[in-house]
Formats: sequence, structure tokens, C-alpha cells
Amino acid sequence: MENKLFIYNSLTRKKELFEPINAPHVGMYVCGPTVYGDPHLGHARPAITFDLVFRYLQHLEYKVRYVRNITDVGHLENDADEGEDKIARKARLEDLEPMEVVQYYTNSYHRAMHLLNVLDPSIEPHASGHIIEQMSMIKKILDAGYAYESEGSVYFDVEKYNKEHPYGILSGRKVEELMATTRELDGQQEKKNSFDFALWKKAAPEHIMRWPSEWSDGFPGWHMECSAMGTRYLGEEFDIHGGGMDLLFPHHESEIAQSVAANGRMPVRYWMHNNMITINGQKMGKSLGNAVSLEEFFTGSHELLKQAYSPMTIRFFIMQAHYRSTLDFSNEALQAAEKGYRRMMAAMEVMEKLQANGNAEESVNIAELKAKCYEAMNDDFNSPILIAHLFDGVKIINSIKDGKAKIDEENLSMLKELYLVFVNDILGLKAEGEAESKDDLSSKLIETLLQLRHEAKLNKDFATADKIRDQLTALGLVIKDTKDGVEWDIE
RNA sequence: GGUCUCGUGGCCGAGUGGCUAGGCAGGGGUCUGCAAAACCUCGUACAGCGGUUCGAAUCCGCUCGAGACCUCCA
Repeated sequence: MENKLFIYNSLTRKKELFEPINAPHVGMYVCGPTVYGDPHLGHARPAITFDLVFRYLQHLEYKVRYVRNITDVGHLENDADEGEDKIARKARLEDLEPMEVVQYYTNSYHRAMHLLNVLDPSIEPHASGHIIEQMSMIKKILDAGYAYESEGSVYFDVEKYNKEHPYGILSGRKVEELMATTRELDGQQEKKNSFDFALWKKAAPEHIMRWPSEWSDGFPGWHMECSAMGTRYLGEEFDIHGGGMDLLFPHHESEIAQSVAANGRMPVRYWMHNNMITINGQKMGKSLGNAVSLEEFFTGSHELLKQAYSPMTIRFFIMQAHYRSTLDFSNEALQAAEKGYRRMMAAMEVMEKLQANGNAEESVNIAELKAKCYEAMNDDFNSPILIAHLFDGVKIINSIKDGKAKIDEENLSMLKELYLVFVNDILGLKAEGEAESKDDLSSKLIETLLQLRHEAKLNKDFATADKIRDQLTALGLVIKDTKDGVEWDIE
């Protein structure tokens, strides 16, 4: 049951059985962030989506090499005025060094990803560290005759390529249509056709990030980095390439064209694309000015946020929707996710203390639940369905605790295993914020107070008992009177 | 303008021909000194209009609405 994984392939627009080229090895490349701003909720979506893929593939015992790049080339420009050479030169020294900007936002991205419990990829290459590879790939494309040089820049010859290979195979576009719809861009007059894209761009004077090449002092085109680094670390053909749907065209389309032109073969078996996060029905994006940074979510410091949302709440929220659906941000939805997440975590705490209370005949059947969990994940990583099944299990757990359901030893150990595997390992959810708060001294103090309350209750002094509870509640504690005694937790 | 996607109950969100997820919120109940938690239970939704079918949220057509891409973008 664990080995029939189906993945929706954007290339064929169908769910396909996943068969790695070199099982048990799997190569996966995902487009990472452009590090020029704070990571926002939009960045969390692909990171978490492919973290789920990474975790599940590893659970299925594949040996995954997961490459997620850092884009640090081609987007960084100095805003200083042109022509004012002296000032510009001085400004250069006082300005941030580009790599300083890169480092700052890369660190910030990593911090956010760690808080979201996103595993580090196997390799995280920087585009700026692979200029050699990109230049050599450009040469291969030139040698193959699918590119031309013009005024120090190198462009991909889409029209020529399209005569032998379909440009538009991934996005479903046709070159003739592109002809009619492409807008005016700078550098347009250097190109044979408006839809030709740059493999190497001659740097304008204000462009700081530049490298010498046989064509000009310049920098590689945006699409080159992923092709070059994917090939470098995963080979000319690898299993999975992921990224946001907004990258499908032209980025991924062009990656295919570059690889086919350079290596003569399709680079990727399975193309996966996560959908966008929307806010008021519109895509959330830095350039649209409606992006809420992850830091702001964690602290609640944004006018759109009614409260802070913990990293695990964000993670749970994202995984409660299928990765190919748009997911609409709202406080109501986040608050619902927060409560759901806490309920699941609370149930797991209950589960740990559970004892078998029945024999095999009267026991609940966990094997069935387990099979459903695998079925959900095997169906194109359907995390919302998986979570729905896990909530069914939450009811089972709580019912066993209440003595309303029976479980035997075998099913109990299967249950515990199931939740550790699916909730912790695969969904990557963990309890947050408790370990450090429940230190010994505080715990003993709280338990002392609860003991006093217990004694007050025995004396029917409910006023005192309630006063203790109210004050502990005011401090952010949750007091639960169960038939097995009092329990407390930090809200 | 071109290409494509989507429109599900109060909110979020699965589901792609019959078996009518799940979470949150709300009503009722059990338990409890009370409360909380938990459990049980109730809301019977699929934009509109036609069509195909024994049967459609699910397939087809049209209408309306929303969005994405075509430019950097997760």
C-alpha cells in the first residue's frame, strides 16, 4: 500500500504513477526564493508543499536529493542615478554590498523556514555561485544553434527551437499566440523575436552584479540558473521539479527549452506546481503590495492580522488545503486552523498516556485508518484528506480515554506509531512552546496551587476553588477536571 | 485581447457520475458543584439556466462572477 504513489504532472495534466528513474534514488529540484525581501506567506506555501513531498518520499524509503536554490542574481540593482559618476561611486561604498543584502534575506528566510519546521534541502545552491555552469550551458546552446548573440547579450532563439521542439509543451501556449501578445520590453530591438528570452544579459552601468564573459560584462538570464544547477546536481534528467504555478510560464517552459537545446533531452519527469495564496481573492505578492511577512504572522504585527499566528498554525493552515488549490487567507480561517491544530496536538498528548483497555475482538481497528492515511498521501499528496482521517482518529483517541471505546495492545501501538509517523514525520507538525515553559519550578508551583484547589473542592469551598482556577486561567493556563484528576496545560 | 483555472453549507476547505470528507462557528444533549475539555447529536451545501443519464456538485453547452499567466514574482 505504501508504494503506489500518484503525482499530478503539470506536463501531462494527469495524475501519474510515480516511478523514479533510478530508484531508490530520487532527484527533486524546487525553485527557491529570490532573496531581496522578507519571506512572506507566499514563500511558505511551496516550502511547506515540497517539504511534505520530501518527507513523504523519505518515509517511503526513497533516498532523496532535494535541491532548492537561492536566486541572488539578476534582480539586484542599484537605484543611484546614472551619469552622476562621482556620487555613484561614493554611494557604492556607503551602500549595502549586494551580497550583504543576499545574506541578510537568506538568513531571514532560513529562520522562518526553521520555525515552520521545514527541513533543510540536501543542497541549497546560490545562482551566483554557479556562473561557470551557466556560462558553459549557454555555450552548449549556442553551439547547438538555438541561441544568438546580440550587442553583448545572448538570446534563446525560440522560433528556431519551436520548429523542432514544441515551445509551450508545459504551459500549453503557442508561439504564434505569444507573437501577438508579448508587450514592449527594453532590449526588444536586439532580439529577433519579442518572445526570445535572455540567456546572458549585458549589464547596464547601474547594474552591480556582473561577471566577465566572452560576450560582455553581464549576468545570466533568470531561467539559466535553475537549468544549470538542476543539471549540475541532479543530472540531465531527474525526477521532480517543483515551484509555484506562477513560474510555469515563462520560467519552467524556458528551462525545458534550454535543457532540450543543450542536452537534447527533457530534463524532468514530473513537474509539480503549488497554487497561490490569495488575500481578498487576489494573489499575495510582494509586487502587489499585499504580502504579509512570516515574521508579521508570528508576531501579529500587521494591520490585517487580528492576532499572532504561530508557525505551526501557519503550517497546519497550509496543509489543510490541497497544494494545487488556491488558499484564501483570512483571520477566520487562520483561527479555525489554530484551534484544529491544538485539538490534534492535545489528542496526541492524550494518546501517549493511553493504556490498552480491551481485547482484540472489541478493539477499534487502526489498520483501516492507517490504510486510509496512505491512500490519501498516495493520491497526489492529499494532505487535507489525510488530516480529515487523522481527526477521525482524534475522536477514537478521546473516546478511548473516556472509556467509550476499546483498544487492545496491538492496535494501540499501531495507533501511536501512526500518529508519530503521519503527524510528526510526514506533516511535520510538532507541539510548540511547551517544553521550555513547563519547567520544574513552575510546574511544582502550579501543582501546589491545584492541590489547594482540590482540597477546597473537597470542603465544598467552591468560591476558593474557582478563584484559584480563574487566576491560573488569567495567567494563560487551561485547567481541565477529568475523572482521573485534574490536568493543566499552557494555552 | 490571448491561454487557462475556479465558483461547495455562517467561514475555511475535500470530493469529479450513485455510498452525500474534515476543521472552525452555531443549536441540542451526556459528563461536571459550576466551567472548560471530551463525547453524542442537529443544521442537508454544491453560482444560474439548459442538456446527457435510470441517476450529476461531479459530464456537455450557454450565462453570470472571480482569479492566474502572457512582465519580476512562491
